[in-house]
Amino acid sequence: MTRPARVPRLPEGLVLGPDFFARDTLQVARDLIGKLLVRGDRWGRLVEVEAYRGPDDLAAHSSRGLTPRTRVMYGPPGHAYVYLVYGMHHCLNFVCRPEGMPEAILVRALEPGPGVGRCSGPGLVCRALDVDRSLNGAPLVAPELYVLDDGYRPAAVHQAPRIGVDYSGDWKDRPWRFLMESPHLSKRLPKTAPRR
DNA sequence: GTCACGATTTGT
DNA sequence: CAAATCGTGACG
Repeated sequence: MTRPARVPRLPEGLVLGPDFFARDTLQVARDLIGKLLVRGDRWGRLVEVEAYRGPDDLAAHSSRGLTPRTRVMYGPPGHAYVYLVYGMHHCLNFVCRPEGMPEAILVRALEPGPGVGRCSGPGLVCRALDVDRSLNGAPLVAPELYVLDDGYRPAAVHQAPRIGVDYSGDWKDRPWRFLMESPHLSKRLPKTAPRR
């Protein structure tokens, strides 16, 4: 008798569509914390994301206006914006707001699902889930790449300044990094001030 | 065409 | 702290 092959069981839940991503980008970022990012038969839970609000936000790629690279950011919500940084790492974003408003959310860290490697950092997320620029502009739909609400709700969502945007003047101080407590964050939660 | 630089990661 | 490594955007 043949034993049934061990098929990877996918989590169940609701796939988040364009309506979810068309809302205010900061609200979407907050709401994304605790959701599942699914890539084929691999997944991880979103524990850290960052909001980028163009074209005013000098930390956002869209602050330079519509260019070949930022075209996807200007496109419809619920699509992937994937780019290459430092010539070697990919970064995955979710396009937010209605078409014409170039805003997006960067995926910074996941709590890895079964068999998934370390996901603490934007480049590592893409490496672990095999995300590259072939997915740039792709709609967030099953089974390729999508976000799932499995009913999990984080106890608290924290905010902190964004990482690696020191070039953006005052915009670097905006607390547009959203995260939940997790051992899988790309950077530790800002320590509470020591009592003295 | 040329050039400076980056929404990072890793090793010293 | 510094290297790796190449696409992008600015300039001309």
